[in-house]
Amino acid sequence: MSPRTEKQFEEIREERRSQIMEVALELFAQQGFSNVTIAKIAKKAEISKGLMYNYFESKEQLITEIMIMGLNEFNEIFDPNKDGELTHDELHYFIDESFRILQSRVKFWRLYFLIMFQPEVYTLIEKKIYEVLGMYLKLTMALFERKGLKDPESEVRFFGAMMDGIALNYVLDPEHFPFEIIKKRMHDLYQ
Amino acid sequence: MSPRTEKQFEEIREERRSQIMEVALELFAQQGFSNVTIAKIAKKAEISKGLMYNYFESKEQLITEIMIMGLNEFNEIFDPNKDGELTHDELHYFIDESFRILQSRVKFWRLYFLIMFQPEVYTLIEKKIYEVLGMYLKLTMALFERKGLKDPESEVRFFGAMMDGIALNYVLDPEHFPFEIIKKRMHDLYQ
Amino acid sequence: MSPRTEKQFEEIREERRSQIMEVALELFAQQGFSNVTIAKIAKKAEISKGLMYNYFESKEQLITEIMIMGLNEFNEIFDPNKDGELTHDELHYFIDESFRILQSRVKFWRLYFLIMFQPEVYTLIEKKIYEVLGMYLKLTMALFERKGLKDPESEVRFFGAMMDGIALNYVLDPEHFPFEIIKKRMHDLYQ
Amino acid sequence: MSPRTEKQFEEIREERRSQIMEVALELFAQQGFSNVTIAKIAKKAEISKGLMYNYFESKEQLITEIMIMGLNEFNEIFDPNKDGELTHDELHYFIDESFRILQSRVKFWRLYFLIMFQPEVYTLIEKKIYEVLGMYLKLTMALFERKGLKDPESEVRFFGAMMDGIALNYVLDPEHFPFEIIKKRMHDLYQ
DNA sequence: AATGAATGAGAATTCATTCAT
DNA sequence: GATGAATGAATTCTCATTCAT
Repeated sequence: MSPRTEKQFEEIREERRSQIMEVALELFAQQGFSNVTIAKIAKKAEISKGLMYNYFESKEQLITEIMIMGLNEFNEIFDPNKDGELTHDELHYFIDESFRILQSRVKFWRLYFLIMFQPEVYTLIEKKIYEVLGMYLKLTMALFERKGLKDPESEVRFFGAMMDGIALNYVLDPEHFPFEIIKKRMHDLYQ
Repeated sequence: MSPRTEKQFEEIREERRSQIMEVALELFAQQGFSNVTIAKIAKKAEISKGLMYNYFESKEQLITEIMIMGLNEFNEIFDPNKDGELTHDELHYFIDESFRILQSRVKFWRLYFLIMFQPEVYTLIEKKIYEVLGMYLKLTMALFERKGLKDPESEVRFFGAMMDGIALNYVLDPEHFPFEIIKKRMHDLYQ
Repeated sequence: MSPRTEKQFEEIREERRSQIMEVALELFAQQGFSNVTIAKIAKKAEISKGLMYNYFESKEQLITEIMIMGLNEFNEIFDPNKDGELTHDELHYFIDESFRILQSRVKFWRLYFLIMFQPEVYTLIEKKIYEVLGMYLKLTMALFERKGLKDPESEVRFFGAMMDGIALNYVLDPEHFPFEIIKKRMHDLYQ
Repeated sequence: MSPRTEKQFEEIREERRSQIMEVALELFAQQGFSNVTIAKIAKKAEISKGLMYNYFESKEQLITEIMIMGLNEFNEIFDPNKDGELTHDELHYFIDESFRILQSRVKFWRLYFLIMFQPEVYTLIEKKIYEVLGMYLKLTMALFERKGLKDPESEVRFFGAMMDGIALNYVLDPEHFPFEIIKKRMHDLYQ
């Protein structure tokens, strides 16, 4: 029989990678990073332990990839036309979409926040995070300046702090968090 | 020489416990809970591994005590007369004191936050945190109700989220955080 | 196009086998037998892992073949007419040719020696080596007896030991080894 | 009860280290470096696997220590008064003692040679070996010069090559090697 | 109270080999 | 012939905790 084509191999690989990441994500969310062993992931994904290493160099690399995937989701909604300028409407779009993203996969984002603060993991994506946050701050400050706010730098810090705090509180206790109301509060603050 | 009194022994014991906790806090924050071995802590605290277990039943109990110690500092400034009612002045006192506490030992609180979000650790103190936060929410909501705010529950969640976000952003980058301005912002919001 | 003849296939096959053996030799020598994986060999030989097993039954068989190939080169120059008797001239021919063989591919022989002394490898070809060496000893001893040497058995051992030591020292540091002088020394000892 | 004194701990450690090295040596000799697992060593030494790592950082470090121990044995008999000059008598003392050392623990030296040529191991002690050999060559050449030999450099290379070859042949097949006779041969060559 | 040797269960990782395609 | 995904047993190494002294 003829061997599989390169494309077929590629498809198998992509398929398996997603499958592993999905399973790993769920386990990490339920049990915490260091309580999840490769063996557990492999078992749940119904593959052998060895195969894990065909797709991810290590447990750390696996979590790193998951983390970066998450960062990218926010990148897509900030300054969505990527013209390097944040408009008033884009700010409100960002607020809306941020809330939507969080809400769509609370469990994921809960894990995401929890993991992000683990030194081992944080170190791995620190650089990427600084890059992204720096860009957010810069563009948002430019907007606040154009809006004529008195102290745009402090204002942007305050905005960032609030968004962080809200995200954190929401994902840690989504049942009781008055999501819609607080979203409106945020919109109102920057009308 | 007269033998040490029981009280002196007790003091030495307490001294050692604090010393161990301090060392452990720093290591946990730098390297992550599960990457810090008992051996590392013992070495840095200049005692033997075995002796560690004379002071703390287990690694888990050690981290739990550290985390609870931190929680207690905030407990002391919330409703300081412990009469089960939060007044307007007590709210502003809490805001002030919270900021003061953070500022007084930024390094400690940065470590504290970094540790708290490690899933293994968070799990251990989750219950205690819910208890404490629940109490904060309840008393603050009662105040907001008395003040006649429209949606006191949401308002209190928003307040909590902001305080968290601010604390987080401050300790992670104290140099650039517009501390005083944002403190004033918070006071103003609840005049 | 006419299909390839069986002979052509055979040639291609042999070609590939040599190529794999060459690559494997270098890797084994550089990194040690057990640190070289089939995957590494396959990658360097630019074929797939699976195909390796089409040419060699196992990793062990691969190394065994390489080692035997080397042994055979010396077999060809010892008692070249294969009449089971070593003459005076044939001894000197062997000395000359041994030196020539070593010199012609110093790099190969350095690798060869390095590999041969790896216990895992040595074990595999131990038997074969005994066979070959036994034959060398026997024929050389017969010559020394005919020459009337006093203690031919010891003499032949001494001869073998010197040849080994020289080969080893030469291939490990060919730049500084006084090749010609020592070759002459050997000839002179057995005039 | 009072804890063990530092000296007691030191004794336990030394005792155990020797015990492990001895057992490891024997196993390595019988089965070859990479066929001996930590588990095997631990079992034979009647300790737990974990304890191995209390005494040796890794399997590699264990073998390295054994190797260096061996090198040191030869260092002690070469230029024994360590005055930086090799006399005629010291050369013959070295020949005698080298043979005695090899003979005293053939099994050890067999292993020693076999292991020394493993790239992983060789790398670890390469530097040390160069140092030692360089010193041997230098002092021996000085002696040959004083003796008035024509080409002392080649002569010393020849001497080294013979010693190597003899050692190798002897340890690989001690039963059949005409030890005494060849020792005498060596002495005679340098009268 | 104090020490650090000792345990043992379990973790991540490796790799020769097989096999469906 | 040819590919590389898949397996699983084996291996090294880690570490919280116990314990004799």
